Amino acid sequence: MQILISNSSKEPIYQQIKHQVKEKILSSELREGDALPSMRQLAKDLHISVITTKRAYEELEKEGFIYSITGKGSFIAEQNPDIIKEKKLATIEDKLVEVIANSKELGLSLQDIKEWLTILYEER
Amino acid sequence: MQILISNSSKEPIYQQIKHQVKEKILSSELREGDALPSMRQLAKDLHISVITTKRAYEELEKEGFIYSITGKGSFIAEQNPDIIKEKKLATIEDKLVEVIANSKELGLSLQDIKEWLTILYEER
DNA sequence: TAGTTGTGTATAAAGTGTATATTGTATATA
DNA sequence: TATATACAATATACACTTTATACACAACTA
Repeated sequence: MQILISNSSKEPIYQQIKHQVKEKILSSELREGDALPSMRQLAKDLHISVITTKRAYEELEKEGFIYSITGKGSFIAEQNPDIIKEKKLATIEDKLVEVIANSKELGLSLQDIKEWLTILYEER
Repeated sequence: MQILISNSSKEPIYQQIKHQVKEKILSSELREGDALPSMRQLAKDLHISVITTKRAYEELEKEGFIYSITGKGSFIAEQNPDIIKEKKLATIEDKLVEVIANSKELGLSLQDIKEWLTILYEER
């Protein structure tokens, strides 16, 4: 269970944690019932406050990814396959949006991206 | 981190701030990742409005000298344009690779991704 | 069973940057 | 001179991230 954060990222710490946990769930690296690092332990490891880890876990819980039990810890919740599929589609879209934003910054055209995509697609 | 302003100068305050920050970057007194005084703190020290410090920092950010993160502060950015460009290209490639992996898993074809990409591209 | 340690939880606060509407001050132009 | 225009600087209120500290519940251990 490895979570890393970047201080220079514009993304808030609690979001970075959320995203990484979600990724691991969607990629099946984390499965139902698996334990997450405790809020305290994670806070210690990342040198941040418990409250920040709590915020991340709390929101993950509200979104149905995990559940927390006082005195015990936090765990991966049961995942509905249909919903998982939807979320995977959503993450693809998110990534495409990021690609587009970054590409426009660098002046890459839609055609450029498509060509690059094709090359990478055929390589793998 | 010392910034001084002169009220008798004809140069606007926000320009004086900008120039001094740039000087310190060019002279290596400020390096990548170093924290600048927060907009509020600097405003307090110089007895000026936050809005003026914001304007200075905002323009420095647009020019690529610094970056600001809500809740954290403002920091010196990576200065070498070539390296920055390389990094951006690398992140685009990373995202595309992820998109491809996720798409294959869900059974999306190259053509599917391209169409999706086109729609998103034109939306933004 | 009492104590200790490890969990999550709750409240309140301090620190960031951001946005909108306004005021002052030059400068140009009719 | 009078009016318009542009720009610097502001006050005030907002939104967001992160934190410190103390409390409450669960499990382990002597």
